[in-house]
Amino acid sequence: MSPRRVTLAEVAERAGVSRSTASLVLAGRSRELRISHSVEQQVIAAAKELDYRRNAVSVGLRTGKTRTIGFVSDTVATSRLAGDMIKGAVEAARERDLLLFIGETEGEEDLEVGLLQAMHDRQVDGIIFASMFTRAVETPAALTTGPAVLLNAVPKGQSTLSSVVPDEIGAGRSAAQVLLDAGHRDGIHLIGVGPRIRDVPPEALAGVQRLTGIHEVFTGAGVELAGGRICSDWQPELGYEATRELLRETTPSALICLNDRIAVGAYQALDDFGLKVPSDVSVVSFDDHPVATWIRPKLTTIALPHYELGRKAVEVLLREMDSDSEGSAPLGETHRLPMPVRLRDSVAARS
Amino acid sequence: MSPRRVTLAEVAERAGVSRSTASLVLAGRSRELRISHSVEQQVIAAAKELDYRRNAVSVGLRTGKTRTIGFVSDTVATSRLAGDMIKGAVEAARERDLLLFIGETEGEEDLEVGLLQAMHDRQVDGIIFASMFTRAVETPAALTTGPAVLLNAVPKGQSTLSSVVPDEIGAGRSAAQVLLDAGHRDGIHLIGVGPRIRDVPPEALAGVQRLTGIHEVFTGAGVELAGGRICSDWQPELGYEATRELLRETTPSALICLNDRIAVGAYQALDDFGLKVPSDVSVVSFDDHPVATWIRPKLTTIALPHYELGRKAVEVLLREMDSDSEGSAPLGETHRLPMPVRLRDSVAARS
DNA sequence: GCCGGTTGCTAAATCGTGTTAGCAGGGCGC
DNA sequence: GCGCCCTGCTAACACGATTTAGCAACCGGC
Repeated sequence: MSPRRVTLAEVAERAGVSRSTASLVLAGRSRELRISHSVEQQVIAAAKELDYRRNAVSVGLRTGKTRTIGFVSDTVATSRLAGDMIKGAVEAARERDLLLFIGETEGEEDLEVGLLQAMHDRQVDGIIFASMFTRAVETPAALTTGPAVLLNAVPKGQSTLSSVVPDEIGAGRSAAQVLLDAGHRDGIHLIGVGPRIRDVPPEALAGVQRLTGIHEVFTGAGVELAGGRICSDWQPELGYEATRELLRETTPSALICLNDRIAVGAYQALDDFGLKVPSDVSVVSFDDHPVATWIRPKLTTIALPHYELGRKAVEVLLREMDSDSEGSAPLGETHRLPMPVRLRDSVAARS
Repeated sequence: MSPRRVTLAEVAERAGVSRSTASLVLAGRSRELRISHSVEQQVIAAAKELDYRRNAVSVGLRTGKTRTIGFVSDTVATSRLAGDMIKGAVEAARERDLLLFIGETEGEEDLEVGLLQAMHDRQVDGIIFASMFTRAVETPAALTTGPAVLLNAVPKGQSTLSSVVPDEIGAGRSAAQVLLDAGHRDGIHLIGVGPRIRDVPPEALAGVQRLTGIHEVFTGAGVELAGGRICSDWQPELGYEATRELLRETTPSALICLNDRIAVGAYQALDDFGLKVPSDVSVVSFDDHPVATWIRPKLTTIALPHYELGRKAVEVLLREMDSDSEGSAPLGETHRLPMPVRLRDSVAARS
């Protein structure tokens, strides 16, 4: 059924030259190898007439370069997150004529191993190993055999892998600063993590880092957090419960929710108690999930730059690939991307 | 840096046989070609000791089969939709030892052409051409040269391509039936599309089909729709506006929102008018977006089976690939997947 | 007339595998 | 002793490109 592809041999024949010559011309090495102008034009014309395209599989076998990279993540479906990260990676890849393989491990070790093998079997030029929430990961052995980059994850223990992560500490600083700028100094409560750093499970890297940034800024301003409530899972339901418990005891001046889903629950709890956002209580949050603009008032939040993370990962991977092909060692740098503030309507000035 | 992969030649040498023999054994053709048991065991042992894995690129070149499929969509990031569809496809592919290339066209023709070329250059075994919202698409010429399946889209004009789509008409029927079962017969309004089929822009295939199903059931039950309001875009804001306009004129008994985002807006408008869901007004919707369980009361909605759509697309594509390799014509069937009802708390019984 | 250098191209090997035709050797029948 | 069949394996080509070494022809100088 498929009308067999045109091969280099056919182009060469039509142009009346050898395959070698045709290959050289099409690789742009005519000058270098002193191919005459007329022959060059004939080859180019023949290729155009036959609508010739290189067979990438063959080139891959011969050169070892497939212009293909693997994108492995623990899951591709949780939240919108994945979509934008993949989108960023896919677009950055396409601009460089690379194609992306994608796969997911669901956090299972054997799937991970199998997937990385399947990709190496197909001779990918490099691998992006992504996590859907920021965390420290055990680096799979299969990643050390070629260029690789960690995305939204940092290596557990020492490692020569480069990684790309959002600047969560900076995000914490921004959130605190937003409240400070609006004049809030008292009655500021956290929803999602305890008020002290040791009240956060350390696996939730984003949590401790955001909290670190928050503390940093408040301490610098002489402001003390009024309290904080842990949520075992950062879902609306848990945010709702945690906020209700808080409101039964006191009426806060401002809430810092550890993500937008928690904030959705917090809005509902505030509504239950007849409190208005932002006139009674201000709310800041993290992530910039689409829902942040759907709720009323629109939520001020510190955005996870998913799209940029995806793009950056392929850029860093390309640098690793270059350094690999030059025989030099992996770069092993950590790239932190800023998390931009989305100022909306959930924070009011306090006199 | 990469410790060069073990090749078949090395396995053969270690086992003391020719490459041909090693190849045959590892392909499981020992019986067929009368390879002695002892030789067979030696080869297998050698392969295991060296941790040999076939080079998929080489196999691809030799056999023309790369165990790779392309997933091309107009966009991979809009809504959670894409994530689940891709997840379904990725998992179904992995179970069959296939890897997925992904790419997005952003609806631009030249990107689409380039992407399909890039995939064909890499000798993909087949292509899934996905749309992120159900619609009729012009079939790209590049899809007719090999096995391909349309996902969430139907071919414009006649075509031999198979397609996989959600059963939107059935979804419309389900939504109507949910209200009928709860005793609603009067004051039922639509938010998102006009009450009559001709009040829907035909590009919005989901809209006309959902409405078709709704009409079918209501007509069969002798029930007439009280009205409907078009939303130019199915977003919360537009749903909010449309619902407010409606509420200024009348108080409905039930709302059928054309998707969950519109329903979010409708909830807000109802709240503005002091109307309670579901005691004052019942609400049914479509899609089962995550937000449906975040709002209060939880939304009864007819779910888009994204994950299953992705899986099904791979299954159908595999059948097309089989029929292609047998030299028979493409199957050209349309597969409609049921959209399940998620009964939650937004519909109350009317006496 | 010989040597050396340039110009312009090609033959042939290579990447790692799949596959087909065929070879060597042994056993058997007559 | 010859022919034939079977068993068990291998040689050799193919897939579609890249790349290196080298060949033929011409030119110029002495």
